[in-house]
Amino acid sequence: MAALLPGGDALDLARTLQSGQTFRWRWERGPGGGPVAVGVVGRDVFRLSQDGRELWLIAPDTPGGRARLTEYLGVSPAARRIPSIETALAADPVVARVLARTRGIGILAQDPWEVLVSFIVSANNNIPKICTSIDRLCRALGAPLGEGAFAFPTPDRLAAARSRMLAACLLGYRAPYVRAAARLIADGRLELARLARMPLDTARERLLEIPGVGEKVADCTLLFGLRHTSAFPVDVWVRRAVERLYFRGQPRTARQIQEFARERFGPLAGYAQQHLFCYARAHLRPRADDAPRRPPMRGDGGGARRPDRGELGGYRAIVANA
DNA sequence: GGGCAGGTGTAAT
DNA sequence: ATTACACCTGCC
Repeated sequence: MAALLPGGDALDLARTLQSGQTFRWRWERGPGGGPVAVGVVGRDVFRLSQDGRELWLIAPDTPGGRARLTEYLGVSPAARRIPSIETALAADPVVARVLARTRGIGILAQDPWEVLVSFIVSANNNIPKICTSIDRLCRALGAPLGEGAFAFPTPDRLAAARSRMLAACLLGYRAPYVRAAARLIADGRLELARLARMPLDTARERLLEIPGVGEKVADCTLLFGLRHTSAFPVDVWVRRAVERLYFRGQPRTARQIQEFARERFGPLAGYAQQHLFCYARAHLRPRADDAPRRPPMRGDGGGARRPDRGELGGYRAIVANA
């Protein structure tokens, strides 16, 4: 039997798991032929499905499993409901239109250690390879959980891993970063759990001291692992979305984008980021005249700058809200 | 095959 | 403070 998860109807499982915050979920065919999401959270191997809106926990269907999954998905009664978040975000006309394509994305309550490592690995990398690397790390250094599943490696295990092994996990030049981070945690020089209770900017400073952690990785760790919902990671997709949807395609620095997000979305900035990110990935293809910011080449003929009415119909952002 | 991929560290303005 | 460049490695 499977358990119906109360409150799961507002969550879009596929969108949430594919929204770039986690790299450890896979899709399988269930007995009935429908898609089943399989993922490891802590020491649980969860199997979930969502037909229409109803969200089902297939396994492990135990009281403890239900409680842990509910917490992880952010659909516990204590959590702020997704509908109220989306209603608040829709006060912004741009996000209101984005939401039509992204509704139901939640922010998972992941283990900050796993998030930290995952996003160190994500730097200058592509998603299929990130998933492969994380999977190999778990197989090589994580506790076996049965069904061919493995827990995420502890800081101790990762801190003691041989370079040869990390290379076999395809970490490349990031291997020393990952191991240095592991040692910080293993030695007790850094306690991630404490960062969740610190002010955003203070916690961010701490994370930036970790090798391999820049602003983007720090913000992802804050948002996806440490419950800092006002964090606003700026990657290439979010940059593209903000520049095109709010600034008529004009370049902005990461700092400007973050300042904008903080002003406009406050404690919901992290959720806004998720929606903008997913919208950009699905609907805002790269264009010759954005991000790369290479100097124009000779003979470029003055480069056709498009007028850019805005992908969403020409809404002009009011930068500072009234 | 060469460039790119959810950036970061480092050196040089 | 800002800018340029290299970087493991699999994939398109």
